[in-house]
Amino acid sequence: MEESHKLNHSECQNRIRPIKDALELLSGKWKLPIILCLWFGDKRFSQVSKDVNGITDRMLSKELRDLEANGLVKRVIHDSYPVVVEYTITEYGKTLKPVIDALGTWGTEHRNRLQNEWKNKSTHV
Amino acid sequence: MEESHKLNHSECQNRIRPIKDALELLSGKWKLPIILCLWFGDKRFSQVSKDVNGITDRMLSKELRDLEANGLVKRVIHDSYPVVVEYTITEYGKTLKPVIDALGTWGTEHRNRLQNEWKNKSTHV
DNA sequence: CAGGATCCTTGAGGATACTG
DNA sequence: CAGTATCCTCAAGGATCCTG
Repeated sequence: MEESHKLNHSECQNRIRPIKDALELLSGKWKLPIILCLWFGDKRFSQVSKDVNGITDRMLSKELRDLEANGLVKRVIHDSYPVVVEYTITEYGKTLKPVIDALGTWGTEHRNRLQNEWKNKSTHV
Repeated sequence: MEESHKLNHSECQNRIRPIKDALELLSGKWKLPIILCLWFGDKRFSQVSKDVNGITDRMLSKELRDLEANGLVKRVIHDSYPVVVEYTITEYGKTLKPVIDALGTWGTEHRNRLQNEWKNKSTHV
């Protein structure tokens, strides 16, 4: 019994560690939405700002720098005139696809579930 | 061009919304680690506290209540003597499997990537 | 053992204004 | 347009003590 507890415990640790690692990088309201938004094509600051609804310039600026520092997003300066700055998702950023897909699917189902809940509630009243 | 931007914009919104929904529920340092830890079997408060490393009693208590309120985790009171309280993951909680798997896999690869980075760095010195 | 109560710190995030 | 600077708020989270 002691043994099985210990095994369970270390197995837990091993599985939880990578989750914590990922969370450390991706947690917060904006990182994943920003990345997902860039999935639909390279975008300029103002366009990302529109597409990721509700984010402030300050947060967007900060999060983009963060994501760039972690190699998930790249800042590209086109030396045209006028100068155009675009953000693009990196190959490494694209490895997040399974995460985003899974989260998106679950989020959709969760939303449906909530809607059914208050639908039933109002029916039962 | 205007049209394609608009299409892209609304498509973005549609994909981002569920992600935000999911994040609202799951974000923070502890929710997913706790859920994952319960995957390995029903556990008592103190055991979760040990398995999810670094969490304080206060946070664990709060997060468990949160998760229970959202139907992801269930609190089970065995009326034995002495009374035993156990936490168990619900069927709904189990629907998070793809999310946890994806995040775990990515986290593992991310950690490997970081290790290779400083390995190369020290080699090149 | 299983937490609740209380107090405190810190950082995420928001609002507004400003600049090259 | 693409941000930075400043100031502010609030909630996440931590530390400590206490109880049935």
